Amino acid sequence: MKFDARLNTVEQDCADCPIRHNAVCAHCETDELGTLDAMKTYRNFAAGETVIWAGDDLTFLGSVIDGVASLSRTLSDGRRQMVGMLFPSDFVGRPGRSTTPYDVVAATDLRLCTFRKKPFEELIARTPSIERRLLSMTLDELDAAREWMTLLGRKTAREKISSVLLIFARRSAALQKDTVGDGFSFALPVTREVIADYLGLTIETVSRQISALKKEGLITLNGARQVVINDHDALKEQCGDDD
Amino acid sequence: MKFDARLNTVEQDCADCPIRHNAVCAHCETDELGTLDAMKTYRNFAAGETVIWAGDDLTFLGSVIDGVASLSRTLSDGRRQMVGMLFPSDFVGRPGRSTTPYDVVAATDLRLCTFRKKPFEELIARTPSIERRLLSMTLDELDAAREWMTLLGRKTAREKISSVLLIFARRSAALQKDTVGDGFSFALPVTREVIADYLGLTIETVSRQISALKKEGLITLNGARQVVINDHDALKEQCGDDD
DNA sequence: TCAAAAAATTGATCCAGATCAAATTACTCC
DNA sequence: GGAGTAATTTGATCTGGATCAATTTTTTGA
Repeated sequence: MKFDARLNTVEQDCADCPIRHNAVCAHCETDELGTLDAMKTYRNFAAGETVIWAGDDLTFLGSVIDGVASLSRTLSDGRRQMVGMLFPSDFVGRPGRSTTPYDVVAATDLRLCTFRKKPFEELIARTPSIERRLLSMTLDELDAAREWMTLLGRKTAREKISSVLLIFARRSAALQKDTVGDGFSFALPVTREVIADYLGLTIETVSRQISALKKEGLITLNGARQVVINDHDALKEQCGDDD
Repeated sequence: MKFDARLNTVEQDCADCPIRHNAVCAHCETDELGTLDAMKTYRNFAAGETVIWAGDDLTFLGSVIDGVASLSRTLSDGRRQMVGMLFPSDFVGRPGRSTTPYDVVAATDLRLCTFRKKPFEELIARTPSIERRLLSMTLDELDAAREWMTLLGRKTAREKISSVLLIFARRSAALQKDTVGDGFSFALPVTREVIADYLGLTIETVSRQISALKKEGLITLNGARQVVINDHDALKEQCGDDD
């Protein structure tokens, strides 16, 4: 499995791995597949349901199979900032830590493949290659978080919206082993409210900026959720990034 | 060494470790001290000097001994966002990666203790406990980055300034094994411009908010850099956080 | 010690995005 | 399929922080 440092974009390159939904992909790295298989449990959450509250004891680790989970922090008066989004194949939980400092919420209907924390950590301790993989993934998450900090601190609303549309498009393309180009069509996986919390904006501003991009012909909307990218290069230029 | 998840606050608890400036603190974990000692080189940078440019090949790893280093990203038109600050004992560089995606700049005069990347990585590979320590540190950095995302996305200018003042105060207190309370005095380690880049604000807004806190008596300034906290609890309440 | 440069403050004005307030459109589930 | 609800869009207005423009303070180094 290859992890693209840019904002969690993930590429599967282990298509025949029977547990490839497990982001650690232990199958390809160890001979402990039997152990992992025996340990796993599937858990389902409805959209909006909280998987783990900030500060709660962490009893399991695992990865997303279907749906989107959001990581978010809340200020004392209720203002909320999303600090991460987990897509299929992303890892949930913090190996070696007993609590999470943020809420994990099912942004859509969500299916997780989970392992009880204790035995999974023992497996990690026995298997340095998994630990190495986890370090690598955590470094990628850190890069993504820092890229996001740049977006939150310095980008305009239009740049934020353009950026997030391309991120969703890339994610969607990766899952169907496609690439994003002119005419690429995808569904926004979350509500405007979730997008607003992710970008540090209000729902209204999100809506207005999407409408503006539509009016200018860079994108087309079919309903509120289905987006067609009409001019990929132009959209990319709206992001304000170097590359 | 204990790492406080809150915004990089570090506590030394290994006072007699001869290489305790090395954040990995390999001395306490391995018998390879001789190896590490033989490998290390000291490097000095003047304030403003760039240690590593974004995208450059990474040839060394190490840790900060004296001064402050900033990690920053720049958008295509020059807008800059600081994505991290490294204080004495913090780790510089990304084990296992050949480049950094952000500039590392000496925010003040800076002294680093560095190791050539290749042999240091080989040492890591031979020493799982160091890898575990690195994973733990990276997870803490990720928490800090996510806390910072909340600040950037949702806090007001006043909340941002109050937060950063307390962070600098805690850092300063930790280095001198003191705690922050009413009457605590410390020096801001960086210019208003660096603070502005860190908080996603302009210099003028930083200055105005500091002046406002002064006028309201929460803090006192001696010159532009020396800050006295008059009312710690009141300042903490300005931060907007839960705790 | 003092001039020159750099850093910080303060003032006046502007505007992007927030806030408040309705519509309008899209789902849900009898 | 249609009522009811949730999600989204659109409009009007307001405001926090940016921008532009001087000063004032601090630091530097000759």
